[in-house]
Amino acid sequence: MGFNTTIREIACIANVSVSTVSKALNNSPEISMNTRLRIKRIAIAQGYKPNSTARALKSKNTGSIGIIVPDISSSFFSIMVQGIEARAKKRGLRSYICFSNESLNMERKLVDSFMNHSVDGVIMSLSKQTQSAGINDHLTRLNMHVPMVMVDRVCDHVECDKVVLDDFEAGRSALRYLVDTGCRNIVFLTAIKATSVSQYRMAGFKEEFCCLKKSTGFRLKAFTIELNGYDGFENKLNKVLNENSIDAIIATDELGAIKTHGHLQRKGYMIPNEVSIIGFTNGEMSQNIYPSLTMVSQRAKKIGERALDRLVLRILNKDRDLVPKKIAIKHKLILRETTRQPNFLFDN
Amino acid sequence: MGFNTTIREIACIANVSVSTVSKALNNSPEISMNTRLRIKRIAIAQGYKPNSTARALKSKNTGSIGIIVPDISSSFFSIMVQGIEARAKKRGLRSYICFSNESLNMERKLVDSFMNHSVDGVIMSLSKQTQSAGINDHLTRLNMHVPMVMVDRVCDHVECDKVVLDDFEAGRSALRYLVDTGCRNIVFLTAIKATSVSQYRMAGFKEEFCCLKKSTGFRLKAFTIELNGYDGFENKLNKVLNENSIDAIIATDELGAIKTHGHLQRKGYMIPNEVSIIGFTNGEMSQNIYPSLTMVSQRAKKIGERALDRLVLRILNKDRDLVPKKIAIKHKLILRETTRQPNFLFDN
DNA sequence: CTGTTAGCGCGTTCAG
DNA sequence: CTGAACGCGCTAACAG
Repeated sequence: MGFNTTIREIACIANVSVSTVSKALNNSPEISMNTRLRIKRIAIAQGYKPNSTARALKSKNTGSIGIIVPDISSSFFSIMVQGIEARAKKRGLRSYICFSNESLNMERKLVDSFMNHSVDGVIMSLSKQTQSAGINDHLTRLNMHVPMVMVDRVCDHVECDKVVLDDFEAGRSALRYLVDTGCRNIVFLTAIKATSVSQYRMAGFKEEFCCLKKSTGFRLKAFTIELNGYDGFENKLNKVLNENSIDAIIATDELGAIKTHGHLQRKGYMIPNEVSIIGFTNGEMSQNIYPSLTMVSQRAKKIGERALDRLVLRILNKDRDLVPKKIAIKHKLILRETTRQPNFLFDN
Repeated sequence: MGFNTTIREIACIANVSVSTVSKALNNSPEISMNTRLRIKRIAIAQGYKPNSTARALKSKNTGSIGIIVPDISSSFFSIMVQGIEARAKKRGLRSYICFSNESLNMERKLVDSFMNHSVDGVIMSLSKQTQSAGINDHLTRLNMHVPMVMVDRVCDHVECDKVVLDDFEAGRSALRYLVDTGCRNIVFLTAIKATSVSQYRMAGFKEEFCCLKKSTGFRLKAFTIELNGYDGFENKLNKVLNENSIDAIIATDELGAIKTHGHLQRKGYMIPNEVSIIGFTNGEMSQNIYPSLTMVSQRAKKIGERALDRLVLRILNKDRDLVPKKIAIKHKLILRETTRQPNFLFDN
């Protein structure tokens, strides 16, 4: 068994030229069926595997894409990445997956490493640090070098394709549902305040708050807890809970939602009767804890798939004009046990 | 700005030969400091990026590794993969990360796709289907073609490096701790019964059960619930709970542990006073739910890092003799709120 | 110190 | 139908 068998060795054995082998293996009609079969047989016998690097060099496309995400500890990114990878695989693309660990510096390095013709395209979601600093020169540069699609955490100042959740609308829906189920004093809690998604969701929340206040005439109150990470999470939450008669919490991120859930349980609040919770999350965990978590599904898989499709489109349309597009995926509100039923409305 | 600038164009502009440019950019002392600087300046001005594919073809190593895992929905694999990737990055290696989705067929395809000289090495964890079918021909083949390290879910019949948790010992510890804290009727629950890890953990559990029964003289009872997935999870669990006075449950996988936790809460069991839980898991979720989950840490990050180190060693020692080794990482029992304190012993 | 040449493994003209 | 020759972009002998 030869392991690094090349096309040349096969040619040698078959007593034909290199190019004949190449053509035969690629089913070129130029080669007679007989020799084609003969050569293939030899190739298999020798355990021949075409060298993908050589192919890439020749064909000018690597058959690989790069994926840069902050991390995959949260189920959103983990599912999204799996969605991208699965779809990419189907299209014959391999995925380099990298993590910025929410660091701008690391993100820069990764972006750099994708500019040396090693991938056909890049899908990326920005780090917290990048978003809070509002820095984008590396992104602009990358965008000039290789087709790219931004997902979820995007930056408006770079002209590339983007696939996101309709975060603004999702923020509105979440609040609306809580109000519909009788909640009046509602906390909007984010531990990722620097991110674009958090900001859009909060904007939607506020917008809807104003609308509802006017249209319903209810005595609504809104509170916000904005954090960058989980330091002092419990304290901040406690403070708001103690000083106000909170009856609902919206948490913009998965871990925040779970932490809120755990905290309320520990403090003995009745969920959802005393306090309702809606989380932004995709995970299986949230449906298995008790009481199960009502959530805004972030459609992670869908977002990943759409991003890949768009990237492929752009890769194929290499030099053509294809106007950059921002695609918004519709959120879904998945009702579970941490919220009340809409008919609660009638009691109010 | 030229984007696909090659070394040749630079040579052209600088009025030197191609090899001079190559040497200059690689800081060869053969080239005078002057021309070196001059050439570098031009390279930067032209936005030159070395073509990594060409380099790979020339140098015979791709600078990439392949990672095959069942999925990254569970925090174990997600953390492990991040551990591998981070370490690989530090060593200048890129990571192709692929998911078998627990399917043998997919795993086969992925293995195949890594045999065409596209990676310098592979780290993989087997799919459930592969393990339950006991199939390993594709693994043997891969192992002959490219350096490989198996992690967590490994197969004894393939002679390659392996990095695992000391699952057997972990199974013993979990049981011992429960007995130490007064539990007597203990369920060993696995939803991944086909995997090697589950089997080792159960073997440890049983071994320790026998030992303890003899040495302590307690009236101990052990039960096992063995599933392949989560179909009928609640029913099976309920049945065992109803028919026996269970006071502890060990769950071998993260989702199983969370599901058990949620189920007991829903049924109104007092945790840990009526029933204790120990889960095998790494996740942040488990420490944020209430009551927080006592768990055997699977040292995911550590396992990933050790696997990468070993792989690099093997890649460098290409043709030398390096005896395949099975490395077992010591588990850690992390005590939280779903188990009682050891001093409970004195009440019994 | 610099240039010429060859070749990594493959695909693709263009002749025969 | 088959083969010789060239080039992808880069590195490394070997000359000069």
